[in-house]
Amino acid sequence: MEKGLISVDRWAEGSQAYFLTHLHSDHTHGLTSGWSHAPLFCSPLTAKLLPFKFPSFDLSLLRILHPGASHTLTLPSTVLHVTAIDACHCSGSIMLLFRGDFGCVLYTGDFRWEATCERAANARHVLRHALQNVPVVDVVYLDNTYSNPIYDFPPRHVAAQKVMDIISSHPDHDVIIGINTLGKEDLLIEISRALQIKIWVWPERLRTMHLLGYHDIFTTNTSLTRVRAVPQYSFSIETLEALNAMRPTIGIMPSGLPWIKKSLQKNEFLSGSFLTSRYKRGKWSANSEAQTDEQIGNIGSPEKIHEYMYTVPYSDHSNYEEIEEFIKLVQPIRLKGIVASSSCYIEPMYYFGRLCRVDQQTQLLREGHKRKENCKREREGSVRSKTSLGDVNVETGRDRGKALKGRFSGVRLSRFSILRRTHRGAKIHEYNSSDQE
DNA sequence: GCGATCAGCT
DNA sequence: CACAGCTGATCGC
Repeated sequence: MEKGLISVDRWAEGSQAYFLTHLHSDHTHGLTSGWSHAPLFCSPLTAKLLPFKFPSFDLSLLRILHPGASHTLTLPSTVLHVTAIDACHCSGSIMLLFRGDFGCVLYTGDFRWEATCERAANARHVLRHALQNVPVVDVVYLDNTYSNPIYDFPPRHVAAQKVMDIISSHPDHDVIIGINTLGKEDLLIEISRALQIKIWVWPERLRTMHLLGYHDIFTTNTSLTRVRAVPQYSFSIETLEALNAMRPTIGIMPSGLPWIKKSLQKNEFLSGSFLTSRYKRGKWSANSEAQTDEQIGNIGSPEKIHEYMYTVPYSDHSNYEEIEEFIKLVQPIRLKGIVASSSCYIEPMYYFGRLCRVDQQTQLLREGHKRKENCKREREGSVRSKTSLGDVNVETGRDRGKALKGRFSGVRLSRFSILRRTHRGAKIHEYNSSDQE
């Protein structure tokens, strides 16, 4: 009988061990407070936050992976080794490097691989070190959210500087920043530090901040600060206009939304597109003052999208260049995307296959995709998601549905991904095993 | 009433 | 379209 060995960010029954890369809810669909299938492995920070998201979670099933350390797991059917590496995506996020009978698999989860970020530099060091014990990485499950050269956005510290410039140039305004339940803590801390100001957050978010170890930066007292971080869903142009009836207020959306709009045409020429044109001129640089000064008060500029509303390209996913650097470092034999949704979706081997170790399968795959490209452009986000190569069998998801109807060629898609939306994760490796514990 | 699911919206 | 994720309606228990 066939059973799964391990699952990452997937919660269907049948695996011997489960791994959670981070606590964003599109990675926890199917996970509940009543979890009882098998041990769940995650980072220390995720373990700290998880009981608040899942109140009656059986903590005896929780196992902590310390980033950088190699853990040996004895599962009912086999022994495997796993190393967690800081993914720099949000607080507690990790990548996972697995070694076992099946070979070596690196699962990035969502990740941001910034050349300039100190944390990423540390993560790079840890990854390099971990890779020294590995002859070759057979498969990388890749956060391919922006694995297309049409996506370009700056490092987060540059985007953060932009945010601070916007705030500084509105000294008499209240400032509302949209964030989600987890993530972008670094941005808020940078703002707080640079402007010497506390940041208001809503009560639950304050508890999260405290759990993360930030005790003096955030407050729930509105009278202590003019900068408030609010749930992204809770504010819009309308609420901002309402607020402005009372006192001058600007809104800032730090968003990973693609910084391209209409002109995602065939070529690389992006000028004229909504949010990209400016960025295409001189590469990203930290000195943004000239631009900012001229942008502010200039309605229709890339970052001022409304009289009171600004957007800043602050992304917790890697841009194309960063993914490229990552692949160069790891040099896997194969790549598999863990995100399959956008109309700009391109199977990662198409762009990054050239950076992989060449073997026959790789060559075949590349030929196959080139052929496909020639026939017709891969839009529609339709059939992609290679499966069942070698002895690694994968369940993968996160599709917009439409083109995908049930099962095909060994891929089993969750009902979520078929019927609705976001679902990431993979069941790595089908395995013969006696029983599950 | 509660949890799971899903449409809608941002 | 895309990020990530909430609200609220509905359904089954």
